[in-house]
Amino acid sequence: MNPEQPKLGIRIGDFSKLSLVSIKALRLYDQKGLLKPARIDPDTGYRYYSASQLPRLNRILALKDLGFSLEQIGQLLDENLSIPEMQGMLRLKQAEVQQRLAQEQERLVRVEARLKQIQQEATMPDYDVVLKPLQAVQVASIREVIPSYPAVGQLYDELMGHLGSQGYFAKVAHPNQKCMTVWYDEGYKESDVDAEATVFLEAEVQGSDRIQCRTLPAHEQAACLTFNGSYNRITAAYQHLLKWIEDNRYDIVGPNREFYIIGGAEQDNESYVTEIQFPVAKAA
Amino acid sequence: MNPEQPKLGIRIGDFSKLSLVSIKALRLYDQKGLLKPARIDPDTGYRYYSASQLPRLNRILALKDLGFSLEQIGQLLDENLSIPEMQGMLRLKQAEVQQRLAQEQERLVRVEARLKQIQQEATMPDYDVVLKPLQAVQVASIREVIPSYPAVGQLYDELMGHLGSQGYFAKVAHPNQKCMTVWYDEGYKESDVDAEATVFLEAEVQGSDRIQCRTLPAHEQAACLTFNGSYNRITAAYQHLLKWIEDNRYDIVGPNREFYIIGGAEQDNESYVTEIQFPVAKAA
DNA sequence: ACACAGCCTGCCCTAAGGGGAGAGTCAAGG
DNA sequence: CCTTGACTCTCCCCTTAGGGCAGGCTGTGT
Repeated sequence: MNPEQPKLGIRIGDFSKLSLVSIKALRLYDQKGLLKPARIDPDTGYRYYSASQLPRLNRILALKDLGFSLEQIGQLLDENLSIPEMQGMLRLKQAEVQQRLAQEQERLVRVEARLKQIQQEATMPDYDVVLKPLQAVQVASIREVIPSYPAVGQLYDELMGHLGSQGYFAKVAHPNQKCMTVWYDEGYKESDVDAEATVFLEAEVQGSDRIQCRTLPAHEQAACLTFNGSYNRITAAYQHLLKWIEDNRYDIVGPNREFYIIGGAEQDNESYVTEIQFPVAKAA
Repeated sequence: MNPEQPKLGIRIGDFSKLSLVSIKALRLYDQKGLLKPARIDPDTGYRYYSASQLPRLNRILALKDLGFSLEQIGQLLDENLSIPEMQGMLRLKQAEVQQRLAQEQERLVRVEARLKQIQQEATMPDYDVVLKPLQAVQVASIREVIPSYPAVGQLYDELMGHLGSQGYFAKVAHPNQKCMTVWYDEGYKESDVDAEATVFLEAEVQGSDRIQCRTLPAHEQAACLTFNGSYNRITAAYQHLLKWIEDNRYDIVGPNREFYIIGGAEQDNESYVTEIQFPVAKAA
């Protein structure tokens, strides 16, 4: 049993081996003020540590293990820190870890859903679903039960005609009209589809008996799929999106929408780009 | 419904609003080759995107959401990537996420244990526990049932006497003898303590009938507490460490050790530094 | 013509160190 | 006493996925 002559102290390499902390880390803790060596030779700059500094270093490691940053550890080590403050930081950290835990859990579900899907289809998927928030938006709209999906085009014709007769297109210089259809039915229907054709408004305009101006509500989360191709092939995109929502255990919490990023009256124009949006919430 | 005149394309700001991806991120994806704009004006350097690039951008976002790095996404987007490769990366990612999940779970337990402890003691704890691996080490040792804990000192006397008589201290120039006691009893005992006094060997030495040379086994994980103070006060450190092990739901899987970093024969020397090590494994 | 909004590149910043260069230092052997 | 090899020092650049800003063009509306 020997007392490691304390005149010199422990050199950084030995202290590193003793504590299993890298030399680089020790130097960083010195620089950040978390653990100053017991003595620094003023001539050579050599750091000399003392064994009695090991408890403090271990406290640093323990706090790091709890997920605190070095800066936070600096505060936590400052001794004149009250118990309630300490508790507060711990509870904050607890909430943070719980949240990360939930995120990783969700991520795992998504990875597994993707694996499952690739296994079933045996091919790289054609579409990708992203979650994003939907903003509220001012629109002019007509809602009606129409005989079939493509018939929504006639609603847009009526809508545009009305806007033109109201002098709307004169007010908004560049006619950058963005359109979105809201589908109110749940599930696929062959006929009698409850649809709402909407145009984003950039200026005030008068409604009519059939045309109203209103605000499409915002949604915190929507599962969205952007589809490049003709409307004839959009059903597959719908199926994919619905399967994703199910596999990832979300619930649909509102009518879905079609946002025509590039769109028009043709049915088979492959250059069209449409975003399908389903408002969702994480299933309980 | 309008076709966003395709001659120019969509400027980066509009594309950013459309996709809810920041301009900085879009420029980064361009630079990293993940999403090159449809056209770049050679005179001005302006980036012009096309709506049909949204699906690719969404794929990038979806993969990012699964936890892939931009570099990995670059590989995953490279199209000439076989299905099995894709599956392999996904399964790797799955394992990675599962591991992080387990880590966060453990961290949560540790944070909660610390909260509980601070609540019970109503004070900043005096000791900190760290987990670390223990290396195997060559030692000379005596094991014996001794009347009480302090009596281990006599074993060390005998051990050192033997090493001296074998000419060991002449061989190892600087007498940096590190000592460690292994306690084989489970729980605290008033008397008849099964103890092994060991000295780390730095050279070959002969054993005897009472003294053997052997290897202390390595352990993957040990809960360790470094204690600065006299042996008289070490019991509190033991209690703390054992409580930590219980609260953090570990099992003790081997005899505990005392490593005398700074130590000696005195009982009440406050400058001693001792590390208590309990080999542990995560409880099932 | 002018103003203002939008876009460009380039530089510095993040957390916790890792890697390496170039120079100085320590202890032991010859 | 000198040398050698192992240690140590500081300084600089690197990592992720962008954020923030400066200075200088560019596009559009009035």
